Amino acid sequence: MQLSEQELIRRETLTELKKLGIEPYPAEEYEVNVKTSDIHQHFPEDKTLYQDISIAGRIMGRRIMGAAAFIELQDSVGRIQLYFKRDDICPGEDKTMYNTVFKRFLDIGDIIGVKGFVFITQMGEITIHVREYRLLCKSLRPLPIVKEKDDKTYDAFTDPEMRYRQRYVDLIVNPQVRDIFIKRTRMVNSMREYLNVRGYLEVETPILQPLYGGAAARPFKTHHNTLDMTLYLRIANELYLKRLIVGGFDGVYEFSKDFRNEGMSRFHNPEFTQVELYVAYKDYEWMMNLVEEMVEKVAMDIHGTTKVQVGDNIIDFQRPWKRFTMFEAIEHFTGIDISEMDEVALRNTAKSVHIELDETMGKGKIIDEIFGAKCEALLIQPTFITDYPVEMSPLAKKHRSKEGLVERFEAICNGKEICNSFSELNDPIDQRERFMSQLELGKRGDEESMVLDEDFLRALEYGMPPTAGLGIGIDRLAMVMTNSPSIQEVLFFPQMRPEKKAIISKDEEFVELGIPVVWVPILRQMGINTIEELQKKSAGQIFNQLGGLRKKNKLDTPMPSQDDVKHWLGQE
RNA sequence: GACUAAGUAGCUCAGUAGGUAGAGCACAUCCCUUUUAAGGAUGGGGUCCUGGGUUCGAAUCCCAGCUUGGUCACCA
Repeated sequence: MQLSEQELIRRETLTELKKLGIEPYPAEEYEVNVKTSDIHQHFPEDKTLYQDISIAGRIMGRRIMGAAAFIELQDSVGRIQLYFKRDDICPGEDKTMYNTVFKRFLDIGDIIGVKGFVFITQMGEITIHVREYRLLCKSLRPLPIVKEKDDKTYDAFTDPEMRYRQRYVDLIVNPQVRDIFIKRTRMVNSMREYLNVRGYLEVETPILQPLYGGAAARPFKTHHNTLDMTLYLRIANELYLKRLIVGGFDGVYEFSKDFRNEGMSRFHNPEFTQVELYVAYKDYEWMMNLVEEMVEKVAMDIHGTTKVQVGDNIIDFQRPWKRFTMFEAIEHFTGIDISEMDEVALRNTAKSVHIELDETMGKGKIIDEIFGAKCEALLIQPTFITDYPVEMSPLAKKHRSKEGLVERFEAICNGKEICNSFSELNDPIDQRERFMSQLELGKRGDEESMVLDEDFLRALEYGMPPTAGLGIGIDRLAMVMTNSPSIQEVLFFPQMRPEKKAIISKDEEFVELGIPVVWVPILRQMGINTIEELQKKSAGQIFNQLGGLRKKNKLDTPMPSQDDVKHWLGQE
């Protein structure tokens, strides 16, 4: 691998440190007895505090002025300034630890531990006066340098490709990124706490499933060698959680990583997280109240208020949320009442509002299309949409009073679905029929239709109590709660195309061809990194370029002859 | 998958009637004992994403590809 000048210098520094007997990667524990945030919080009130502290972190900035220097130290919660004074670090005659090790061998990115006391500089900055320091880890790669003044950021590290591929760098230099992930975890903790207080049992169900079910999506497929069988990564865990309700639990939930082998976008990652919850003897009306209450609590726990800024909108999660049936929502946004329409009328209606349909779409699908095109994006404040067409919901119970509909709701917020819930279908005969009609869709080429799960049907035949089920998209909710415009911002390691690795031949391989070592870097300078690339060139071209670069680099080495070059290329 | 924008130094970015590649930060060597996106002096650092083409000459124009972003499609 080609190292940049700065990387080479840091590797040399490493060698120099070892020569001085300084271990750049020490093994022993470094005692840390305070965090930067503690000092910033308590020192201003009581100046007698923190007079003998030990703290560790990463060097994020250096300002060196002769015999004194200031360092920006960053730990897991923030930053603090360090003050180094030569005669404090090196009280005796030997000033190596300051002049050489500190000033020359420490870089931005290195991790150090320091002991000292806190004071306030003339500029009013809370600062640690360092009495002694210890190198804890030498960093070999230069970090992007982000600077700030008066809330203005200079040279921000923003390239999305690098931020996502090298999330560790993103986390080091962009503190707001760390905040997003802390909020995400607090969000999950808040929900878990809510569910635990109510006595629901957190469970784990298989990720590797012999049949994929519980949603309509294409799966990832894999293979188990010993059993010699196909397994799928789950697209949902719904059918397993319902089996547990059959087994007698009153309420079960799981934060579940699910996998869908489909397109990627600002809102879709191949693996994503949902929490699914099933509660026996409840229905979807009851579940709506739970969702309102839980999400309101989440907003309060994260922000201390129910109002959350998302893009240009302020979204208020305070209960109660607006509720629309799907028909009401469509009428509200289009002025058209479709509740009594047959398929022909629906088709004409869709056409009149410029929605493209294809022939395979049935009544339910057309209604869903109209809703998706005309309503969803306009629902900014949290809103429940209820009573969906039965065709779209093969696992939901038929509506108690409305023909052709199911007892299902989604919560829409900022124009996107954040949860999906229904009164679960527990009639095994009806469930089998629904699966059968899904199979029909599959035969017609719908790759996302559901497959028949005989074991699940067997469980339903033993009897599942009336149950309310819920799925909340954790990533989507995290996007809303952290005001993040894309799902990649709320996933530590979003899926990316593989990084292409430059293939580079080793120096020795060039030398083996008879090329003197001094010329190898020159060849690399010409853009030739592999033997293959070299052998594609013509000897004359190489010879000419060598001459040019020899002059440019002011090399004393005598030029090889054109025959030598031919020999290197094996072109004799 | 379609359309579109971008890809230049470690980082952020300039750079057209095609004509020797620039700045700030970072880095190196100095100066400076409480500074703060420190300052000053000097210096090093670039297959201008890759491959073709046009041209005497391409970072720049054309074509193809790669990667990333955006929009749409797909994702009930």
